[in-house]
Amino acid sequence: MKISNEHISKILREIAVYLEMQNVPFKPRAYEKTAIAVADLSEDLHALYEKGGIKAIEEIEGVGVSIAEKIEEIIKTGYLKYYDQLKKKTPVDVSSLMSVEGLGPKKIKKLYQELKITNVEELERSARAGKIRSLEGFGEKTEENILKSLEFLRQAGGRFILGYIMPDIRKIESDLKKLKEVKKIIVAGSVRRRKETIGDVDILIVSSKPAPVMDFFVNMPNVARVVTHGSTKSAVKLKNGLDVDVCVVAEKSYGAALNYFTGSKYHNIALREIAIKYGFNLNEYGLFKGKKTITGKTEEEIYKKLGLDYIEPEMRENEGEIELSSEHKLPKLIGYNDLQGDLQIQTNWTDGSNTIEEYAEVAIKKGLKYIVITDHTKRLAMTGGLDEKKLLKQIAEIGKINEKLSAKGYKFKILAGSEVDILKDGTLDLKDEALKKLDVCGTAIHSYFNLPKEEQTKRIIRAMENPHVDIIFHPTGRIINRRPAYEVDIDEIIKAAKRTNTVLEIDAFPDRLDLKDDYIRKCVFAGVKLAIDSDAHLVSHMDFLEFGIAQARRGWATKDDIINTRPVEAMLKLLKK
DNA sequence: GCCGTTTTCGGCCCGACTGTTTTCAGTCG
Repeated sequence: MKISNEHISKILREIAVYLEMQNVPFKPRAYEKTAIAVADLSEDLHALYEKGGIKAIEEIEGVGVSIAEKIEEIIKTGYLKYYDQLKKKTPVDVSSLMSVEGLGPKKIKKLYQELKITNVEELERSARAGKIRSLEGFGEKTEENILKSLEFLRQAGGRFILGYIMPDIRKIESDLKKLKEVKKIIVAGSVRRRKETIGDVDILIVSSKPAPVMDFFVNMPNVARVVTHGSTKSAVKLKNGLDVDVCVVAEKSYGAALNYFTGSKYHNIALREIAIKYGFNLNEYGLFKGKKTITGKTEEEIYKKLGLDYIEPEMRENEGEIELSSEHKLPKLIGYNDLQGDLQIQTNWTDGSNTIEEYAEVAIKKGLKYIVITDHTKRLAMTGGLDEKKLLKQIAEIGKINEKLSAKGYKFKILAGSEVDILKDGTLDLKDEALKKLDVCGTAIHSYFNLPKEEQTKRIIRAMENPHVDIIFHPTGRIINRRPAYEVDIDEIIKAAKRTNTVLEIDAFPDRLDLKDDYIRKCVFAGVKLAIDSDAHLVSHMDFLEFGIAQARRGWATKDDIINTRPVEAMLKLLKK
């Protein structure tokens, strides 16, 4: 049996919880750290082990001899004796119980010892029967909170897709901003780091009169319940299930608090460890030496005092950015206003809802200089995909609209493109003679998602080898929270992209964000060019470009790595001849 | 259990809030 990285990560995470149940010091953190590292690994552990043996496993950050041996045992046998022993002592469904808000290792242990609770169903039954309130350390309130938390888990399932929830977040931000007591406000946390999905929202406020701010916040009309209501920190759950935390700080601590609440947790831990080496102490109030304040007002100052260059929030994942920063080698990330064009747009010629002209008008308003029309092709019959004849007609239509725009004095260009379907064998569903007529030829997979990895990889590489194909759209095909990526060897894809001079797309659609961040990083390191496109099916979808840029920044991409940061002629020059 | 330009042994991030407590453990971020 082949063991996935997620499976190994889950076992390691559960071991951390079990050790914490037994009050074992420090080891839990070692296991937890490794669990995260394994989950984030872009390479398959199984493959890594086959290639490099246990030595290769030990290379992973945070993995030493002992954990490497345990990972080896899981890969070889499918089991881990150490884990089984721990599980025998407390045979409970750790992962699901840990996802219940308010429950941690100690409480889970108690619930098992006293009430023999092993899973969320039994937890719910006991809570409903009022059996939990009488346990030592528990009470009526705890029992109530457990039931509420279970209810939420049932309906929301956890994480929100950033691009879809962002309008709600910005509304709360602007409502709070209107209060006269609010001097400064910023959304920190995973929202500021622009993670593709978020678990909650952390809002930071500077105010010398926090009480009215807190009162307004917990009484907002869309609040379902108040989780905590303190003098400087409050938390609510909204009716849509989103958790929002607000923290009020003094101006002098703003930078430290912003840094603290932006995270990531592991970026912060690394910063505090650096602080300790300097004899400092870093917390959410500032950077201190004993009782003396060194700084705290801005993030820039804090990084500087730690000998670091300022690190953009999108990079703060403790993935090597701190080392680069200390060597003054951080990349200059692409900016949110750097795009000049959008290279993937579907119109009402196929499954889009707006006309070519409507897209052009909105794009001009957004300040873009060009767009590429990329309707589907004939194999996608359900979308009314274009055949060679219809495509020629569309090219002629685009020419006419360009003339109209230019007559009106606009310096804006609509380019003819396509989202040509890649067939099962890697050939395309339109003839080369038609493709030749396009300004930009994009291609994508829309079928046979379940091919074996090797075949799927070959299929895409064959498409890239077509001399007319400029871009591969959404290269891994995942849809966040709905379906996983199809199996491809991303390293081979990237190698082939470099060799064939094919551009890979960062699809900005909020539930795609395909490529994901660490694949983008691989492209950047390999020198493969990328494009950020909205994949719009409606004019309003062009607003999603922002999230594509965010994703590119999370992947450490610079302006130069993204072809559509350039004027139209320069962009076209980068494509295949 | 991991790690090292202060260390191969002796450290390991830090504070707020809640609910249970009469001074604090557990959880969270």
